[in-house]
Amino acid sequence: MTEPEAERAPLDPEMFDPVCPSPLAPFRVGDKWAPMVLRCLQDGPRRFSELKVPLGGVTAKSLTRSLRGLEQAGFVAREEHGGTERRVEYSLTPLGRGLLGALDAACEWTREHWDELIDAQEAGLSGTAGR
Amino acid sequence: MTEPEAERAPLDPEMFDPVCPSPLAPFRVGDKWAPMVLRCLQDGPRRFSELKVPLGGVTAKSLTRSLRGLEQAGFVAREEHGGTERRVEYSLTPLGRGLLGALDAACEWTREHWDELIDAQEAGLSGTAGR
DNA sequence: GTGGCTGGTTTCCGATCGGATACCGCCCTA
DNA sequence: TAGGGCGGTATCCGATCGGAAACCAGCCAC
Repeated sequence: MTEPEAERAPLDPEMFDPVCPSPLAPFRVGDKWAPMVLRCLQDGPRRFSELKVPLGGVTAKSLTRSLRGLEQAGFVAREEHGGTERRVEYSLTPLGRGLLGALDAACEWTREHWDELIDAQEAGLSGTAGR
Repeated sequence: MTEPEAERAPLDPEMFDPVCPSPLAPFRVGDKWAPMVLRCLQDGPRRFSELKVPLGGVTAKSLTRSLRGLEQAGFVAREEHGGTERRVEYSLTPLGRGLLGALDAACEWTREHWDELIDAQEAGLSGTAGR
């Protein structure tokens, strides 16, 4: 099992480079932020405000919508720790962990063919410019 | 190489069941019709009007947009056979064939976990109904 | 010359997506 | 009593998505 937060490394605020071209990847899961949320949860549960850090410009609304979607699909679990302080933690379900694995395979294919993808797209952009 | 159309089996008009729940699959490629278009091209080049058949309700506009997108990304090639009759054929590029293979792997994962996906989603729908 | 097939384009329209901004209750600390 | 952090909601807005319907040129057969 994973250690209780304090023992886990905090999320790297720059784990998603703002100029990263990942929107060009042909595979998509959920909405715009969903794949990154899954990635953020791979080392254990995370709090709402913890997730906002590496996700740069995400607004609370967008992050909430993304989390609700993942929760409804059964990929993410939301747990309210009703202690004296407010504390909500999100974690991967086993199904969500499996999805992340499958997504990794898709990412791997993308990485392997990245140069071809870029070249083909540039050729396509110039070749179909007039239509 | 593939035989010249007349020798290839025509596309099954019902190859995409209208009640097929594939929109529930977590992986998406391109726009709404793109994965089905790729699938239609796996046995060789197809004509525009040939593609419309198994794609049930697709409008010419939507199919055109989808094909242009795939062409621009370098997954599909468009060839105009300027003979006496008008004839346009769409085919997979090597890159597109590779994408279809990777997509197959994602589909396989989805098929393997289909029951879990359905169960989890139903639980999620009832569990988060009030939020 | 009229109609039909092919492979589209154009216009319009409603639905959805995603961001900006403001606001909220609850709890803690100073 | 005021302010700050947490975990959100509510409202508005512009951009994009996707379908319906109309229209089009080129070529064919009747």
